[in-house]
Amino acid sequence: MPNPTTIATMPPAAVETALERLGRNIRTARLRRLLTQAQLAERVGVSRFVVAGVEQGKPSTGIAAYVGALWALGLLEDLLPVADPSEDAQGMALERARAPKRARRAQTLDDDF
Amino acid sequence: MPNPTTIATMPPAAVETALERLGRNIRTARLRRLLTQAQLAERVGVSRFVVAGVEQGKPSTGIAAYVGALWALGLLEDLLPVADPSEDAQGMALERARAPKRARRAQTLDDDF
DNA sequence: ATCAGATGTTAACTTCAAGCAACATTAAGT
DNA sequence: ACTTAATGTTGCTTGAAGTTAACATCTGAT
Repeated sequence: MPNPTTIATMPPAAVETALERLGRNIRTARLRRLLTQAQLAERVGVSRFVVAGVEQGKPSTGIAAYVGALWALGLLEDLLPVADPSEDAQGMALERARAPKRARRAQTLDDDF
Repeated sequence: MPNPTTIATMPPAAVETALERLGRNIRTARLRRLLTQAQLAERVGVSRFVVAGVEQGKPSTGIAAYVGALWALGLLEDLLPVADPSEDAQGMALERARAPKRARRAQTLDDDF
């Protein structure tokens, strides 16, 4: 990332933890399948170092490596419910009043989440 | 990704679809919260172009941007069940016989998934 | 204890992701 | 219709991600 002011270098703690957890989960799934990092890397189409980064939850690694790993492990379906609009209770509540197709009145809103 | 032989440039169709879906979901969540791409970008700590890329499901974008967006939208918890070992039925079944801490006998295994 | 393979580490190099700026386009609000 | 703001697009620049290779270390099996 060109500019050193990025989330990838200093992510919020919550993001960092979530990534580490995801990486550990992927590692566990790989080991259970008796795959080496190199073998998983080959199936994903990256070098083994990228897989190592994924398992460490490296924030700057492209999402394709993560999703590719899930795909190679047969866990891609786990991604479908993420941010699923029909499960976003908070968002649905907000939409009940107005139905914007494009964000508007941007500066005068204060969603406190 | 330096070497043009990457999953980010030519991802499997399933990966591509999953990413596009994830991006659309994030976009929907943002619009429901009446946030502009620029505003979400500011909260995440990236430029608005990165957020645009996330909403398009750009494979080469760092995962931190995706997870950061989920975080800024209050949807980070959706990531916890992904590849959760306790939900990995396939992996648990495999583990029932052997419990390897490190991948072994790598070349003589043929998990067909 | 020894051996073999998996994983971690480092270094040099190449390529693209992300930042930024300017302009075009689209859509909401009045 | 007009105005204003949000989003899409393009080109440039720069820094970091990813690749390869060689070596170190750790782990599990015999």
